[in-house]
Amino acid sequence: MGCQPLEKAKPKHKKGLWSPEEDNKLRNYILKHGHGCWSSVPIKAGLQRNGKSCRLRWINYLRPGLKRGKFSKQEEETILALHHMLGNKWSQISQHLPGRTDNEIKNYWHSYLKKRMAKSKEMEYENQMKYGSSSSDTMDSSHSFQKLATQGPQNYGFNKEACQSSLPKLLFAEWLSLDHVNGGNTNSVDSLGLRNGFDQNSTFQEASIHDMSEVPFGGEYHRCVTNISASEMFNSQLKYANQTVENGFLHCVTGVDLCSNFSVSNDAIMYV
DNA sequence: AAGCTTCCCAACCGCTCTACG
DNA sequence: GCGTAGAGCGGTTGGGAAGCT
Repeated sequence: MGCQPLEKAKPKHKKGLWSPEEDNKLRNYILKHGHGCWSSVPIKAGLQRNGKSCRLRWINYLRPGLKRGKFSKQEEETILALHHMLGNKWSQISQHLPGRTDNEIKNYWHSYLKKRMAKSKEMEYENQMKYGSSSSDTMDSSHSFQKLATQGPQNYGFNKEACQSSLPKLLFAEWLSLDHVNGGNTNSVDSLGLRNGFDQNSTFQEASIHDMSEVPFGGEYHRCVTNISASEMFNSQLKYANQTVENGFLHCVTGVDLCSNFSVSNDAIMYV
């Protein structure tokens, strides 16, 4: 906040799809100056959009490090698991899927996973009708997630809070792909003003990206987080629930050796 | 090939939360 | 404490692409 509107007169805001020129204007402006106050971005960048629209466009489409294309099996399972834990908290779910936006996950859920869930429930219902039993032996994975959720997360050391805090908000190892913006210039970080933490209004997360981009294992951690299956997530949380909190940091121990050297706080990842 | 339906995704809308004066 | 403005989030919609008849 503390952001003064540049002018009172309300210009007519353009709506609808963004043109490549608009994208360029917005991208160039933000890469150069940072977004700062979103409401002033369109004015300063010479766009006839509102700040909200610019923010959305940047977050969902222009931001470096975004993954495009199909969701992997692991991502799918992660979404299913987290959705059971968190419900429709798309932004929280997206924090655990680096490079994916809440909007993308939400769309994916509505177009695919929702149906999949419905189908599996239907099959389960049919099985129940067939065998007149609700034996847990016949439970599919989605049902076991449900069980996990209904039994109470505290039993598993994987509650919502832990879920939110045990992983960094969003990890852009792919931030390095800024190269595609800067023509492979390895000094791109500096050219973006990241040396000073991107911009003074940037979030910690954005600042931490810089740190991570300098460490070669940033990508390894990313893989560690995204490539474990949902069941591994649960198991690991179970296995190491007793040793998670230490000095305010959570040790990222997922059972994957790669991760054992990391320590994770709310927003930061550290090598220990 | 044309018309229709379904699906997917980008973007908008409205609400809540938070910071500031 | 209250009002205001900006940021962020989740739900919804509209348009284009893909698939089907």
